[in-house]
Amino acid sequence: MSGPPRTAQDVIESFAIDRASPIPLWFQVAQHLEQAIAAGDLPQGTLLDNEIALAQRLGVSRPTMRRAMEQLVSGGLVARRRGIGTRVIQPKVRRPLELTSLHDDLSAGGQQPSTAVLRFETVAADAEVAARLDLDERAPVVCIERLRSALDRPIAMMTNYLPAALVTFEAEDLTDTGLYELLRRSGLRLHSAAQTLGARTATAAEARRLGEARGAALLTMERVTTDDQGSTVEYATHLYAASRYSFEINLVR
Amino acid sequence: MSGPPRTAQDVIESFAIDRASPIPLWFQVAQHLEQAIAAGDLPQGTLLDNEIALAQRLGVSRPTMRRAMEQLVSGGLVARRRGIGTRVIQPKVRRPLELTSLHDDLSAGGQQPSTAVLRFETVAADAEVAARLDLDERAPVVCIERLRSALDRPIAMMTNYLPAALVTFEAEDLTDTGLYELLRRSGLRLHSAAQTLGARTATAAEARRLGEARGAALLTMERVTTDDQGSTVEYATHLYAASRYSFEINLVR
DNA sequence: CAGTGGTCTAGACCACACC
DNA sequence: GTGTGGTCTAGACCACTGT
Repeated sequence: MSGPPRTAQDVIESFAIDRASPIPLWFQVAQHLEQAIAAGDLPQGTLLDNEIALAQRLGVSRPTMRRAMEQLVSGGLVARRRGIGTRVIQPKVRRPLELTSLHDDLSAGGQQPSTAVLRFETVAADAEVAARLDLDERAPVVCIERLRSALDRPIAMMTNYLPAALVTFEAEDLTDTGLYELLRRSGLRLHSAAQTLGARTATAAEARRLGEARGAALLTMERVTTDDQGSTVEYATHLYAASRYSFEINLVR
Repeated sequence: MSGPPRTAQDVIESFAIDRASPIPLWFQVAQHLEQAIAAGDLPQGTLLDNEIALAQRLGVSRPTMRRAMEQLVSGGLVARRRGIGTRVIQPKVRRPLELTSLHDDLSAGGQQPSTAVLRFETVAADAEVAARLDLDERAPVVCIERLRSALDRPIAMMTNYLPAALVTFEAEDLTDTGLYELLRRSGLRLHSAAQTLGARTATAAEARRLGEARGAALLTMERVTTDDQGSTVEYATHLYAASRYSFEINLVR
């Protein structure tokens, strides 16, 4: 049922660009190109036309076309070389991952995560939490403790502190939805997260809770997350059963 | 000894832009701004002039000024809001970190790393290595095993596989210089690294080598690194003594 | 040499925030 | 309203690559 082979020119000319849309033109162009590469319409190794020709073909200016290309380069989908041209490279199954949370990770992996909220209350920040969140001591913060399970086995103990003003949701929302997703829904735009990943052996109590043997290896994670306005949004300390969870991280540049 | 307080305008007008330099103008502008923020000449909370005024003041066009600003935004140094302006935010000591290696990490931390090269030889890729490096089986690869110490105590066992064609250095070079640095010197531009971080307890042999107790927690890291042309450059499996090393990672966006 | 991406310019119009 | 950043255009020159 596959149609006749299409040239790269044909594929690109078929892109539908909507100038009335609030989505920037360069982003629409980039999206179409990413999709065409992912779908195999622009196979690995394809040498694209030069910027000017592509821009004309799509009816946009060269800077707009360039902006779209820069997006693809930073995503590792094409390689550009001066004097040579732009070539499609391996559409590797690199996970795009950047700022995600465990819930997102597990959902994407089809692991059907479930979450038990063990604690959800507003408290006064102690010295440590205040320092991490860049707040005054005794400022109101919400402390959240959750036990995350996958396939009905516990996999992580998670403690999070957030400035009370940011918590526009309730404990029940956390059973179905990840914390990051809830923050995004309230209009927060996350910018960066500084994480420290380490390991240690489990105490008896931790092993019991996570269903691991005593002395089992645990992954530890400490994280401070910042929004695009430079405000600190979250301080988290998590504990993972290392036998059943590992972090996948993609660093770019 | 500090001079009279300078206004943001004064600070910015003092930037020296070199139009003859091969360094792009927008990058020069961004560097000057980053430095001024780091030095406290543009303190946290400063509201900068609008783009057009700044561009005029520095003698560049508005798109060039914008490119510099975008650099600062992605670095988390300023926040921009439409209709409001551009404000300097916390010059937090976020490590810029991106693609670094353990050697760089330790050097930056003043830990005086030393490295013993245990193995450095060209072998035929087995199925696993070939798959990770995207090579044919039995293709020539260089296998490197190193023991990295800090302050004279072993801290990591590192195994790396590289396509033989990329190895333009010798075993001795690795005692003084990190692997990533050597690759960069040979003209390689690294683009992304997919890492998996996990943990497990040490075997007797591993514990002995790393100077840890039997059953101690180890951090494990597996990594595939790619250059800006989409070629796979390195496959690594590392083992860290978790009692003395943890990963610090900055995720952006 | 001709062709490519890399950089820069001088304008324009728009969406949004505050008064 | 006015002022801000966000987007887009049409052109120009340069540096690098391969012939």
